[in-house]
Amino acid sequence: MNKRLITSALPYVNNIPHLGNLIQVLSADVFARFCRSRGYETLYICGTDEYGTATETRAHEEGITPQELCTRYYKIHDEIYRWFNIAFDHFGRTSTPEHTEITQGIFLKLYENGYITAKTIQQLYSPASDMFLADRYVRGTCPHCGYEHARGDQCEHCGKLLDPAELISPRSAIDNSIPEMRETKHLYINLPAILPKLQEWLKIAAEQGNWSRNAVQMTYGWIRDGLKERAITRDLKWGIPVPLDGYRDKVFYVWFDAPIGYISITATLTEEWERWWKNPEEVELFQFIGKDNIPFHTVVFPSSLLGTGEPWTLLKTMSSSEYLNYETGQFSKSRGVGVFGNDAIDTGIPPDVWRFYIFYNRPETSDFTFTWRDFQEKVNGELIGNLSNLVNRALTFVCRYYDGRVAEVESDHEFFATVREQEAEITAMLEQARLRDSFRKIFALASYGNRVFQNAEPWKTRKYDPQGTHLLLSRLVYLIRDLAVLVEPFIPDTAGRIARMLGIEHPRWGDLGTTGGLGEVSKPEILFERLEDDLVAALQARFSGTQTERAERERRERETGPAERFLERLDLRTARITAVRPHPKADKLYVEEIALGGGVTRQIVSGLVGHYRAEELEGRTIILAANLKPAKLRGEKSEGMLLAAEPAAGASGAGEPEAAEPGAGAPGAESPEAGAAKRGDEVVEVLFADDVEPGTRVTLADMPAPASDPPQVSIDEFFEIPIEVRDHVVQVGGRPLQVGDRTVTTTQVSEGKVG
RNA sequence: GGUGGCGUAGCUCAGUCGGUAGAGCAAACGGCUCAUAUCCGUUCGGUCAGGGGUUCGAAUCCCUUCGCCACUACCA
Repeated sequence: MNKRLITSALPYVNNIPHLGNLIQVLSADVFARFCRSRGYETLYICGTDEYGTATETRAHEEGITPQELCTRYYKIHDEIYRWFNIAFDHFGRTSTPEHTEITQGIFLKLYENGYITAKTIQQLYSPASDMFLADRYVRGTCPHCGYEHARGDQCEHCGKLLDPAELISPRSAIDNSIPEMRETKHLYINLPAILPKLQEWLKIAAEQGNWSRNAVQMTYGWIRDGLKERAITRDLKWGIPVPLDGYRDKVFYVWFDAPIGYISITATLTEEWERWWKNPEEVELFQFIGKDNIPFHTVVFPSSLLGTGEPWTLLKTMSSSEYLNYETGQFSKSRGVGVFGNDAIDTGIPPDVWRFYIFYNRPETSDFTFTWRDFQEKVNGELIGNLSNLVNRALTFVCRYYDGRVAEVESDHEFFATVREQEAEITAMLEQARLRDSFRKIFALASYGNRVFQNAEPWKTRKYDPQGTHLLLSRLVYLIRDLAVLVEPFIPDTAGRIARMLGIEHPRWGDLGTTGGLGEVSKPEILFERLEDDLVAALQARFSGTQTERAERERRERETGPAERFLERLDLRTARITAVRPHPKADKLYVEEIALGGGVTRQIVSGLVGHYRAEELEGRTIILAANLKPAKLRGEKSEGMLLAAEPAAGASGAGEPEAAEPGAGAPGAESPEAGAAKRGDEVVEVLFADDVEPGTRVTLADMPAPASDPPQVSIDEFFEIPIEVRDHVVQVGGRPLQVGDRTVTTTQVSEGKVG
C-alpha cells in the first residue's frame, strides 16, 4: 500500500461554493500535500458534477446550452480553488467522453449481473421534441388565476399547486408543442440484491477506515431502515445516454453517474487510470466529504462498484466533516447568508489566513460556528501572536546579533527530544486524517518555541554568553524549519516564505527533527497583517445583509404581540365540508371538498382518519386556515388546513371523555358546536362552527377587524403564531377567537393547542 | 410523527475502553522588552441541560423529560 488516491466530493457545478463547501476540498488538499511530503505516490482528484435537471433548466432559462453553462461555472470553481491554492492533480468535470464510457461500462456490468430492474410509470410526453417532460417543463394557463405561463408543478403567479394535466392549453416549455400523457419505463438499481456484498465490505472498511461515529451510524441506519431499489434513469437530454435498447432516449440520473466522476476524471488525466481504480492491492482510497453525502459514499457508490463483480479500489478512509455555520445560522446559498469563495477573495485577506482559520476550527466531530470576531481572535492570537511571532523574533535576533548565521547544534539536545516527540504525534494524527487536532498541535509546538525563547531570555544572555545564546537561537531556527514542513500542507504559501527566509527549498517531511543543512538566514519579513477592529467590523457589516434583516424582523415581532400578528398574517375562515373521501394513497388522510361561500370551493387534505368517520364530517362547518400556501400531500393537493385542537401534554381532555362537560365554564359555550374523537390516547378535536355562514372571517375579541386579506403564509409561519386552548376557549395572545358573534370553544380539549 | 445528532467554563470547542472534568479565547493579576501592543506565568471560572437507573465508580452505558439542529414523512 504505497499509493494514495484522494478525492473530495464533486461540487455541483451550478453553485458558487461558500466556506462550508470549501472545507472538503481544502481538507483533501491538506491530506494530499501531507502524503506527497511524506513520499507516498499520491493522486488528488476532484471536479465539477455537471449533469442533471438543475443545469438543464437553468441553461434553458438563460438560452444557452447546458455545456456552455457548465463551462462558465466550471471556470468560476476552478478560479476559486486556484486562489485557495488547492493542489489538485486534476480538477476535471463530468461532461466528458471518458465519463460516458466508464459510466456506461459500469451500468452494463450491473445489467449483465442482474442488478438492474425496470418499472413503468406515467409521465407527460412531447411528440414534437420526442421526449418526456418533467412537470416543471410543462407550461400553460393556470385554471385558478388565469396566469398564462404557469408551470406544471405549481403556478408561480397564484402559488397554487397544479397537476400538469390541469393546465389549460398545456405547452411544452422546451418546444412549445402540446404534450400528451404516456407511459414510460425506468431502470432501477437493485440495492437490496447487492446488500450481502456491501455488508461484507462494510464490516472491514468501517473499522479499518477510521470512519466517524456519525458516518457509521448513518450508514447502518440506512441499511437497517431497508434499502430500496433506486431509479437510475431520467427522461432528460443533459446526461449520459443509457446504452440499452428501449432506453436509448434516456439518461442516467445524476446521483448514479456523479461518484463515477472520481474515476472518469482520473481517466481524463491518465490512460493508466486503472492502475489507481482497479488496484485494491496497492492503492488506498481516501475520500473527503460532507456529512450530507455519507450514504452515497458508503452505500450507493460502493454498491454500484461491487455489483459489477470487478476488482475496484473501494473506499478505505473516509473523512466526513460536519457543518460550518455562519454567525447566527447556517450558510445558505438561497438566502445569500455567509461568505462565498468570491467574497473571500474580495476581502483582500490572503488565502493562507482563510486556510488557517478553516483548519484550526475544522468541524470534525461537531458543527462549528464561524464568527468574524472569532476569526479575528484566532488569526491575531495564534497565527500571528504565536507562529509568526516565533519566526519573527528568532530570525530577527539571529540576523541582528549573529549576522544571520546558524550555528551547528547538538542533535541530541533535550530540546530536540521534545520536538521530535511532538512531531511524531503530529505525524500519527495526520496519518489518520485528524487535521484539526494535528494543526492545533503544530501551534502548540510553536508555543513551546516561544516558551523556550522567553525562559532563556536571550536578550540578556547574549551580553555575557554570546555562544550559548547563539546555540539556543539556532536550535529555534531548526524548530522553525520543522514548523515550515509541518505547516506546509495547511498553509503552503507561508511555508514557502519561511523556507525562503531560511535559505532552503522544499523541505520535506523527512527533514523533521534533523539538524544540519541550514547556513544563513535572511532578515525576516512580516508574514501576516493583523486584522484590525475596524476592518473586521466592516466585513461583518458587509457580509451580514440577510442577518440584519432577520434581526430587524425579530425585533419587530417582539414589539407586536401574537394577537396583532395573528390578525396581520392569518386568514381564518369558516368553510362547509361538502364531500369527504379517503385519500387514495394514504390511510391516515381524508381528502375533503369544502365550500367557502360565494360559490368558491377548494380541496383540502386532513389527517383525521381514525379520529373522525367521514359521515361525522360531511355537511359540517369547520374553521379553515385559508391563506396557507398550497401543498401536495401524497399527491393530493391541499389548499388550506382545517383547525383542530389537541390537548397539551399532561393536560386532561384525553382519558376521561365523560368528565368533559360541553363548554364547561366557557362563555358562549352553546354556540359553535364542537365534537371530538379519540384514537388510543390521542385526542384530536376539530373546531366546528356549524351555525355560522361559510366564508366568515375569524376575528379576535376586543380587537379591530383586520383591514385587508393577508398574503399566503407557509405552514411554518402559520405555526409561529400560537393558537391555544385555555379552559375550553380558543385564543391567541389571551384574546378569544370569535366568528360571527360567537366565541370559538372546545368540548373535549380543555387545555391545549390548535394546529 | 419517524430517524440521526447535539446540549460540557462568559464564548468557541475537546474529552479515547466508565476511573478525581480539559484547551484556547475572554476576565483579573504579575513578569519580560527580542518580537506585528507581540511573549511568559498565576488566578478566576462547571450540579457536564433536568430527573431516574446500572456500577465500587457515569460527561461517558440504559430509561425519561426539556431545548436545539439536520434529514425525512401518510403533520397541515
